[in-house]
Amino acid sequence: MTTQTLTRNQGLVLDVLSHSQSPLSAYTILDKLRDSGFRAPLQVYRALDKLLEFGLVHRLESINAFVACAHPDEDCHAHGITAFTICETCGKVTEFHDHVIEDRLKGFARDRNFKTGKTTIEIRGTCAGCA
Amino acid sequence: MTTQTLTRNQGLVLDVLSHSQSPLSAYTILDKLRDSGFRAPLQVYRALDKLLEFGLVHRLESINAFVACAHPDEDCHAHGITAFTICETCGKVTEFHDHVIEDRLKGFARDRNFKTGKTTIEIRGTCAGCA
DNA sequence: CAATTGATGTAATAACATTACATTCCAATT
DNA sequence: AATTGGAATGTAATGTTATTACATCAATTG
Ligand SMILES: [Zn+2]
Ligand SMILES: [Zn+2]
Ligand SMILES: [Zn+2]
Ligand SMILES: [Zn+2]
Repeated sequence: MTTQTLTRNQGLVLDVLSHSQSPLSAYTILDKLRDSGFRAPLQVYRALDKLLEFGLVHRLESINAFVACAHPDEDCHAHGITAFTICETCGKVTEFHDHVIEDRLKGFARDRNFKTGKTTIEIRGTCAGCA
Repeated sequence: MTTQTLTRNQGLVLDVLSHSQSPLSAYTILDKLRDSGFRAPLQVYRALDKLLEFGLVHRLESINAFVACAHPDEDCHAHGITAFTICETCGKVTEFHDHVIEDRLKGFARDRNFKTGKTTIEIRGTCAGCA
């Protein structure tokens, strides 16, 4: 887990995500970075690919959006499966790890000789503040 | 949980999904139903919406595709969270329910006063046959 | 019959993501 | 200093997934 130096584009994208209260789509990020010189979706997607690889950003599959990792210093994606709650009202995302769930999923896969790649766990609903 | 009569379009879409060995995108379904008179994406999406509502079809969020429920007679979506393994090589999907996982997720949500809506659990990887 | 409701047909558009290709940057090696 | 090779970037075009808008049709019901 070496400290990773980000390129300008990667830094800009991460900065936008880090300052957002809710997940952002790639195109929303693009719009926010037009003034910084971004012109095309690919600039965003390329930066996101790297940030995902570095474990600094998560992709929320169920809403086609991206969020900055809440624990960027802990090499989050190396600590097993990350699960999320996503408030459909305010967009608030909470990130958590649960070893019991992880063991159950790994066990199920192992029992069937299924080689696990990326696992998605996302709970959509309403957060305490929005209830 | 009354027996549901499907409309013509709903029946056609379900039939295509039921006979497929792997998940299908809405546009793939559309292509397969051109000969049956389908002309526009909305015809597929509308049928899918209903089939999802009836619990006869599942949407795989991580691959933007749809699959027929493996247990259509058991009112699948009423029996808690459905989890999936998805083979990225052959497309094979396995559907399972795990009460331990479900209890953990429900517990996490309850502890935070998060009102749970739909929950997604999807494991992408390689199935035994493709390893 | 009139009114309501759910389903359908069609076109247009929006939203999300990738391919292709040319160029630039930068560090390592000669 | 010049060369070179890999990573990153810029840009345009295209591909894929999903929704909005509006007109029409069919079954139900009071
Ligand atoms: Zn994280
Ligand atoms: Zn909220
Ligand atoms: Zn099912
Ligand atoms: Zn397979």
